[in-house]
Amino acid sequence: MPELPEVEITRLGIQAHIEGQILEKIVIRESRLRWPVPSTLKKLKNITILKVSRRAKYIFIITNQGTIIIHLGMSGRLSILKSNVPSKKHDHIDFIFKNKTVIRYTDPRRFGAVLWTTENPEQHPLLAKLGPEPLSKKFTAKYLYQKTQKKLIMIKQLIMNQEIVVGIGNIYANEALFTARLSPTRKCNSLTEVECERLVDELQSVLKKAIQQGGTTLRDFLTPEGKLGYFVQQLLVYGREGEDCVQCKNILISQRINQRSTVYCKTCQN
DNA sequence: ATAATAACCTGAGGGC
DNA sequence: TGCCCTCAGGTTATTA
Repeated sequence: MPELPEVEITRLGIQAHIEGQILEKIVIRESRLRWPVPSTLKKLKNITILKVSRRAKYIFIITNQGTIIIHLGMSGRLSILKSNVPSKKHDHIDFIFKNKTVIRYTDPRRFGAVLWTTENPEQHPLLAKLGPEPLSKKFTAKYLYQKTQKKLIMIKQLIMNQEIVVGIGNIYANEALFTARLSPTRKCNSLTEVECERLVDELQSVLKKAIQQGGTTLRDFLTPEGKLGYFVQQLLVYGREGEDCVQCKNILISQRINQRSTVYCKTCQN
C-alpha cells in the first residue's frame, strides 16, 4: 500500500498501456472489497479509455462513459498482463482490453476499493473533503502553519490526515519528520512557521525522490509491469527501530502514535 | 467539533 | 507441526 509515490508509479505504469485503448469487459471474481464493487462495471462493454489520472491515493480511469475510481488500500496492486494468465488467490478483478492487455487488481486484505461514477470523480463523497496535493502550490508553509494552530494532536497524526494534505502515509510521515528534525510527538500548536516550512520542504522532497526512484518497495509490491520493484530507497528511520541514527549514531526509538508504529531519533528530532 | 478507538481483512513471523 | 499473538503501506464508522 501504497502511499502517494507508489500510487503515482502505478498510474504512470498503466497509463501508457491503456490510454486510448478499448476496454472490452471487466471480470469481477470477488466484489467484497472495502465497499462492494458496483455491478454496473460488469455491464460495461467496449468503452474507450480517455485518460488515467490521480487524486490523492485514488487512481481515475476516465472513460467515454464514466470514471473507474481505484484505491489500493493497504495491500492492493495493479499488474499488467499481456495475455490470459490464470488468476490466483486474491486476483479480484480483471480489466480486459480489446488488444489482449489485462490490468489485474490484486488485494489480499481487501481494504482497497474499485468504484464507478458518471459524475466528476473529485466530487465523489469519498473524495470531496480531501486536502491539497502535497506537491501542488497550494501546500505551503503558511497553509500548514494555519492548520497546526487549531490542533492539539501530534504533528505526525496531522500530516497523515488526508483532509489536511493528501498522499502521506506512515512511511513517508516518519521519514519527513526525521529530515525536518521534528519529533513526531510534537503538539501541532507548538510548531513555529519556520518549522512548518521545514516540514513542507521535507515532505515534498521525500515524495519527489520516491517517485523518481519508482516508489519505496515493500516485499509484496510489484510494478504495474508485473515485475518486482526492488528499488531499495534509503529509509532513514522507518523499519530501523533499535538501529543507529544515521546522523548522531544514537539508537532509534519506536513508539505507537495513532496505532501506527513511529520511529524517530530522540536526539536529532525535537 | 475534536479526538480516541474499533472495525474492515489476510498473511507473515515469532514464541512456545 | 500447530496454536496464539502481534504486526503490516489505509481509511471509515463508532464512541466519548
